[in-house]
Amino acid sequence: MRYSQSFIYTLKEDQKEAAIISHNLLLRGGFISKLASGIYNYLPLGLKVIKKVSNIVREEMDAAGALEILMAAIQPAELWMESGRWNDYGKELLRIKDRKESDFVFGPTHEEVVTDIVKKYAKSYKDLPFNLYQIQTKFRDELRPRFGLMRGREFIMKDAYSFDADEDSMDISYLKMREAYYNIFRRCGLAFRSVEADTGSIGGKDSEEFMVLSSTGEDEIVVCDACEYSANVERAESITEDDAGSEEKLEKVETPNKQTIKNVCEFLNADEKFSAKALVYKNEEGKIFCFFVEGDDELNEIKAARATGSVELEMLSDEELKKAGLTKGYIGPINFPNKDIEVICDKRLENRNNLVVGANEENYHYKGAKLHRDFECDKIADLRSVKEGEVCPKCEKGKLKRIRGIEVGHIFKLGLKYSQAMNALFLDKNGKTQPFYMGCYGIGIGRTAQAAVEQNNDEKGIIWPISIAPFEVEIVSLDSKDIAMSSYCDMIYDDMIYREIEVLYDERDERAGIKLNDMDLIGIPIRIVVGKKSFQNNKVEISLRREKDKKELIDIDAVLDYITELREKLYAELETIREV
RNA sequence: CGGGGUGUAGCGCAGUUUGGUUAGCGCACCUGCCUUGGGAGCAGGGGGUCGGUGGUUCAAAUCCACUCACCCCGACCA
Repeated sequence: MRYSQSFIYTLKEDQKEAAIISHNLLLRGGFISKLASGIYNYLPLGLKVIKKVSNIVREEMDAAGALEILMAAIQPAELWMESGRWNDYGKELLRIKDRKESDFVFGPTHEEVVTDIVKKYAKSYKDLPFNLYQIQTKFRDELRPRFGLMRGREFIMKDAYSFDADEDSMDISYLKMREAYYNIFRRCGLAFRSVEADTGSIGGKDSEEFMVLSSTGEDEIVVCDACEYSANVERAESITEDDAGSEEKLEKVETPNKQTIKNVCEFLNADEKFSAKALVYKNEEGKIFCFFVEGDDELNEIKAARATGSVELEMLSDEELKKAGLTKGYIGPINFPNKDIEVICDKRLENRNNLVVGANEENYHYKGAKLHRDFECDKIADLRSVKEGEVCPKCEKGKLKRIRGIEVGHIFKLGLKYSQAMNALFLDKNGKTQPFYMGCYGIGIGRTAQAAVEQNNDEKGIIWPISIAPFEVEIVSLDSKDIAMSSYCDMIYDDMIYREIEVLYDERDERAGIKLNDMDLIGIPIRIVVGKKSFQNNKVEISLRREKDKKELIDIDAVLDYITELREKLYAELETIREV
C-alpha cells in the first residue's frame, strides 16, 4: 500500500476519551474511530489487524477440526423464550422489533441458534462429535462500555460450540480447544496465562480463562510463584496459617458506638483475625443471606453466590437491614434474629476458638465465641478472597501473588446444561435418546488486538507483533523528490509485493520528522529508511520497531534477502510461548 | 443503575464566575514561497446554527428549566 493512496490519519495529541494507552494509540494511529459509546468503526489499518487476528483464529480452529459457519446476527425472540433467557438475560440483550412488531434480538451469543441448528440435523451418535464456530459481530448492551475495543457494546467475537456423545468425548473436545487457544495467543505474540475460572451463571464442570497479563486488566488473577497454579481471584483458593487461639469463655461486652470491625477490635484489644464480620445480601429472587467472614478477610461475592446457588447478589441497604430485623454494626451469629435468612460462615471461622462477634443488639458484642459451641450456621463454605502471600493449594509450598489480566478467551465444559434445557437430543448406539454433551469457547477478536497494543508499546507508539501487524514492513523514503531514491523505493516496493511481503510505502512529500513519527506511532515491525547520506553509499537503514535505535546499514542490493530473513526470524520467535 | 464530570471547527482547548463588538487559540486542512534525517518558518485562506428544546432579557456560548450525548469511579463479560 502506498501511503499517499491510503486512508491513514494520525493524530498528534492524546485523545481525552482514552483512559488507557492502547485505546489512545489505536485512536491516534487511525485504527479505529468511535461512532457511539462502545461502538467503533474499524478504519483500514484497524481492519487489517482484525483480519490478521481472525485469520490466526480461523487457522487454528480449522486445524483443531472445528467447522466454520456464520449464524444470523438477528435472532427471533421465540428462541430466547424457549431457552428462558428472554427474561433472564436482562437489559444487556438488545431487543428490536420488525415492521410487523415481532420481537427480535441482536445476538449477544449464539447458544440458542446453534442448538436450533444442531437439533435440526444431528440426530445420531454417528454424527458426533463436531464443533461449529463462527467469527461475528455481537452486541451486548453493557452497563458501562469502556477502553475502546476492550469492552465495547458491539464487538467481534469468535464463538465455538462442541457437541459430544459422552463426557469423556467432551473432555477431549475441550482439550483440543485448549490447545488451539494456546496456539492462537502464542501466534498473536501475547504474554498470557490460562487460569482456572468460575463457571458462573453458565454453569458446567471446568472452565478456563485466557488472560493477557497487564496492569490495566480488569480481572484479577492469583498465581503461584513456585508452580503453574493460576486461578481467577473469583475462584482461587489458598492454604492459610491457622492459629486457633486459646479457648475462652463466651462473654457479652459493651461496645458503645463501635460498629466497624476495626473499631471494635481496637476497643476490645483483639486481633481482627479473631472476629467475624457480617455481610448481608439478597439474590435475584429477593432471598436474603447473611455471610460471616473473618474481620480482616474480604468476602468474595462470586464464591458467595455459588455457595447459595444465586445468580447475582446485591448488598442490602440500611433500610432493608432494619426491615429484616438486623442491627447494623452489631450483626452476629449468636441468637440470629431472623429465621428466614440463611446464615453462611466462611470455613476459616471453624478454626477459631475465640471470636469477637456482634450481639444483635445496639452497642454490644460477644467475645470468646466459638463456632459449633456457641452458635451454629446453616452452611459452611469458602467465601473469602485469597490474599497475597498465602500458600499455594496445589504445590503447598509456593507463595501466591495477585496480578491483573485482560480476559481474551474463555473455554467452558457446559455438559448437559443447555442441551437438556433446550431439548437438544440424539439417539445413542442403543437407540436411546440422550442430550448432547456441550462445550463453548469464546475469543474476543478486537479485545485480543487491543490487548496486544496494551502489552507492546513505548512512548512513541505501538510495537505490533509481526503476526498481527497491519503491515509487516514499512518503507520510508525521506526525499520523495529525489528521482534515484524514489525509483529505488518503487522497485523494492514492487519486489516485496511480488514476494507477498505486506508493505506500507510512505512516499508522501512530507518532512522526515512527520514520516518517522507516524511510522513509530503506527508500529509496523520492520522498517526500511531510505535517506540521502546512506543511499549515496548504496546503503539503506533497516531497523526493528521494537529496537528502533539499533539500525543496520544494508547494501541496496541485499535488502530484499535481508528483509525476508528478518521477517522469518520474527515469525519464528512466535513459535515459543513467551515467559510470563 | 448509583456517584462524579464534560459538551464551543476534524482533534486538543480558552471564553461562561460578573450577559454586551464580527466567538478565539494551538494542531490538522487549502494556496504560495521557503525548507528537507525526528512533528520547521513566512504570508494568505476555508471551516462554528457554542449538544438540543424552551424560557428570562433591549441583548444569551454566558442566566434559568427540561432534555440528549459522551467521559471517569463502582457491580457484569469476550
